[in-house]
Amino acid sequence: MQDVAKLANVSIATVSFTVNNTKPVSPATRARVEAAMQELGFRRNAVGRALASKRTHILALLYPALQHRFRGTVVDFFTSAASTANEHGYNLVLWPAANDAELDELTSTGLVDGVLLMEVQVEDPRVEQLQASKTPFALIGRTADPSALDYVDIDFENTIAAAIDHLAGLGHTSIGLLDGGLGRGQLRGYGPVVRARAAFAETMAARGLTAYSTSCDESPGAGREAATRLLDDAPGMTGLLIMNEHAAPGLVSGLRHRGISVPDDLSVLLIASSREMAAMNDPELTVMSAPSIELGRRGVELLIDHLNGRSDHDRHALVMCAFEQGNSTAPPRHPAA
Amino acid sequence: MQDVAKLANVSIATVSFTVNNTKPVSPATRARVEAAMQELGFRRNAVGRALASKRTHILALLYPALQHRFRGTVVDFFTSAASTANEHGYNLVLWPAANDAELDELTSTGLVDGVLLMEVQVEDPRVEQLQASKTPFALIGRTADPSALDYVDIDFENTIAAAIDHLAGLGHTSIGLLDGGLGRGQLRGYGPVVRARAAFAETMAARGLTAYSTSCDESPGAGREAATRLLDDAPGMTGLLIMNEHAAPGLVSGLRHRGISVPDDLSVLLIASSREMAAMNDPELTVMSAPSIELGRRGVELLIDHLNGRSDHDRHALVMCAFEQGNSTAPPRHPAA
DNA sequence: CTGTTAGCGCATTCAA
DNA sequence: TTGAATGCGCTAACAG
Repeated sequence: MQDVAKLANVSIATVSFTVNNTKPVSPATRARVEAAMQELGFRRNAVGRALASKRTHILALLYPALQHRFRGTVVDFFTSAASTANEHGYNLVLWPAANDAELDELTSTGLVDGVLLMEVQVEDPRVEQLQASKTPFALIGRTADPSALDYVDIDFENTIAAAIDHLAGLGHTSIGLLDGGLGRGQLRGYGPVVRARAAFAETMAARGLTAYSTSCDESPGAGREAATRLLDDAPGMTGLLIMNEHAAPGLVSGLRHRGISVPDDLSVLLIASSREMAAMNDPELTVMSAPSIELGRRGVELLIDHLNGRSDHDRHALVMCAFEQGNSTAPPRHPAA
Repeated sequence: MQDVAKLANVSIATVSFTVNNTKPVSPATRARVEAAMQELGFRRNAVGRALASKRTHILALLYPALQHRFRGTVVDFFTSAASTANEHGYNLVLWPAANDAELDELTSTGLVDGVLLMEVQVEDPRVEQLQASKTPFALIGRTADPSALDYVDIDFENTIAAAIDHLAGLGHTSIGLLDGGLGRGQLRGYGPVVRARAAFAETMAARGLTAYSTSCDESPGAGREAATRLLDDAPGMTGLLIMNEHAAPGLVSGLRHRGISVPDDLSVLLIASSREMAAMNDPELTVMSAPSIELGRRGVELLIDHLNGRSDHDRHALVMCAFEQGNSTAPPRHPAA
């Protein structure tokens, strides 16, 4: 910066002013400074700026380490959040936190301006820690009562309702929900499952439909077992929502091995997954695809707005999954009278 | 830090020494300093340290934006690299670079100490840019001639050979390879495909086996089409290597729809994927699973060693995929005489 | 073994 | 509209 200033015959302060548009600079000197910067290939040093301005322009994507491995659909979060951050002049650092110490380091070393919290549980201790630390943060997901927090999340309520309506519209009256379970240990109370179950029960009751609900681990093997269990426990069921993209292929092939045809004998609708994952099944599943990319983007933007003191935006965003027709949903073989 | 120094009755420098173990400190004063740090909950500011030491302890994971979306197996890279970095006191920032400007910013703003380069092509312009910029970097993957570079990669040569030997050992003599294609545009010359093809051709020739090679896009739909094509073009083939985890489910179900049974009529071996992806198929595929986690870890460690001037380690690491038996490989129905 | 001191590269206040 | 000077929090000589 010294060099630029010298070459442009201005002070180092003026260079700073023109770079940051922080004070009026006459067109003439601005031109000289910019020319000098060009010539020297100048890029202002990020660390110096961070120290002086107390803003690193680094955001952390905080996710729980040691827990379930990330599903196919989740990568999109990572990359979309990173890209959005870049577009706004920020950087995104991956922050795997397995324990309090790592969370402590996150908030107290001054490395990051803000935090994006993923895989939020209904009761999430990390939220309180972040609040106590005064670190600005936004959630991708929601706690039980998130009204005072900034968050973006899938609109499970409306997504589930739309899913049910799709099947009900085809004539199904007995519909099941297979989810990935509430988890154990630290992952207990995983928000999406909690909300999906509640929405399912409520909507089914409101529509006067027969509901069946169960869960299995997030693996094809568990899905295969679930197929058997479902056929035994809910014989009259003709429609099934699956919110467990990893179990889906096992479920579908398990059904096939039991002589059950999808969609002729059972309509299957995958929830909160992606078209790609749906296409890995045979038949290709109809899917409500998760807005991963949009959530990543909006989460970052929400956080950045917060950092800039712009809280005029809505602090809460719920985004529905998008319906994508596949070959796994059809009217039931014996429509209800 | 001032506060800590005051509380411990030492100079600020002494605090720095004990924190960094950079100079001998007497046990007594060390104890006092540590006590003071405890009491004040002191964590040294990352930005101050970075500015003074010219080391940010931030690494960038550089990946091509705008290109193919990341496959299931790739997330493990991200998280494993991030975790490893953390263990060594580093942070990992996601760096999606779609153009030269973003690469320029990476190398010239002083934000990162080193770069991990993913999705390397055989001829990769980014490598030259990084070299020109004097930024330390390591590759996950390899260019055509990587001898002068630090890299970790899958050992495609031995993996392919092991895969062929598995099938040959079962009695197969006519074996195909289905890969994801060399790609177009910027992704042209994607290393894994180039190397796998070469290794396949070479090993098949060395074993005196009949080889057939083709490719299709990375999608289940393309896999379904490929099934038909394969049956028409290579009717005598009894074994197939698939290095295209996204097409595999379509391939397998396509075969089923054509009345071809796996493994009875055709043995299928998935390459450089994961057990999880293999399990999404029916039958569950035998797989050579990619060492994604290890590659992420070793890539980071290689880079950090480099940063610390420890180049005594091997600068090159090739890791084989691990064989995991599934239900998709068996002796051919009509073993060769 | 410990203290003093000079920057690291930049943003920003205060004068001019 | 511009310049001079101060300091962000810490590391690393250099002295002692």
